[in-house]
Amino acid sequence: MSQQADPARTRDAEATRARLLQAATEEFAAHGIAGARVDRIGVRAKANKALIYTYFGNKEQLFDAVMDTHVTRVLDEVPFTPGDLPGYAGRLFDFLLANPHQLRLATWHRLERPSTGHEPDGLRTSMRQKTHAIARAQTGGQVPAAFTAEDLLVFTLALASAWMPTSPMAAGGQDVERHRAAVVEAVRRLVA
Amino acid sequence: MSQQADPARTRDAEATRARLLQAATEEFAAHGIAGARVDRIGVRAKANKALIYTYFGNKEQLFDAVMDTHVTRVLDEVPFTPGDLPGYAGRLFDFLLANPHQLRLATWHRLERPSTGHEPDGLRTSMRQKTHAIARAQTGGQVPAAFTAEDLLVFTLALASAWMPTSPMAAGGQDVERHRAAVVEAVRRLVA
DNA sequence: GGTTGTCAAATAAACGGTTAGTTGGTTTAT
DNA sequence: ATAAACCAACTAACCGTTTATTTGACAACC
Repeated sequence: MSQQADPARTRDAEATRARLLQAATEEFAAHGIAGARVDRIGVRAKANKALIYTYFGNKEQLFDAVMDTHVTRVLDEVPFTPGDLPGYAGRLFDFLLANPHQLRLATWHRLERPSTGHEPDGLRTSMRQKTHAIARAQTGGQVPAAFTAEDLLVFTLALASAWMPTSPMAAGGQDVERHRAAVVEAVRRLVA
Repeated sequence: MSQQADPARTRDAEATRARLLQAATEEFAAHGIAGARVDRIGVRAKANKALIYTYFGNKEQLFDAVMDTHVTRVLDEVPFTPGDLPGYAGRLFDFLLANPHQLRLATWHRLERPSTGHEPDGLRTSMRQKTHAIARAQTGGQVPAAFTAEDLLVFTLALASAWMPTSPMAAGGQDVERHRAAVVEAVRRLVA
């Protein structure tokens, strides 16, 4: 009984920072930058909202930190296979379905941070790399050259997210398997 | 000379309403609901902001009015041809390029008005009609049945907007013709 | 082993500016 | 004259950010 009864009440800057980041992720995914409330983030993280300013600077920088942390995960967790774009589309479909925050955050970012020039770490780089990888697969004969590498990448991303809940058509949620199969087949036809 | 000297200063409720609606369209397209400022809308429309409340009720209802007025235009101005989905995709591409507000407004709507249940007039209806039209074209043999009618509609919309400025990949703006052709070809492969 | 100094972590409270919405009166067309 | 269109000024609430202060961990020292 000497130390402390509640380990959650222990002082730990890194843990608090992480809790704030997680709470901010949910808040921003739900309401965007303009709609997010700093108070709610503090409450959700069980931390004082002033810590947001000591750890992240301000609301916008907190959003940027969220983007860097969470959106970049897509790039790492979904292996890219330039020679098998249909397979990639399927894996991306699965990932977006399992991580519904990602697509919303990315969409908020596109809408609310156009001019600032701040891109999540490595996103532009990753796009370029993927484009080049496809182009190489095309010159190697693995992938047909009916479309440019850029077109193929953009269309694959568009198709993989076409059936997501954030999309114009609200998916019922029960035809997921059928939708996934349709997405894969659609991309297959692009590289047929 | 009795009537009025300055047509701009004439009192015309309908014209004022229209100006407010136009100003609101630009403001909402740029900043969304949470980020939009009622004062700015008033200034831009050269009208007193109190008129917003007499004519539209409140900020959210003004947004709904904007959606009803502008987004529904897509449904009317872009003729739908279930037997020629590639052509429809091309026309939709042109329309979205010429009316950049539309896609942004639609995106804001999806992100910010999920629960309210308010759908722009006739959007859901139009989707259903288009789906049925495609299904009919399929049973008639005009369109292959490799995909469901819903899949075809969703993919066509996704591909037509894949290269828009709002999309993950920022289009340079100079390859528009090539991108358009690629979109049409991609949809052609879905119904090949 | 207990006391004390020190610094980071955490907090409560407020500040200053902003914003959606209102009111009460003035102008204008008919 | 009357009703509708319009406007300047106001209000009450909200919200991002800062400040002053407290709390806890840990090590140096006796």
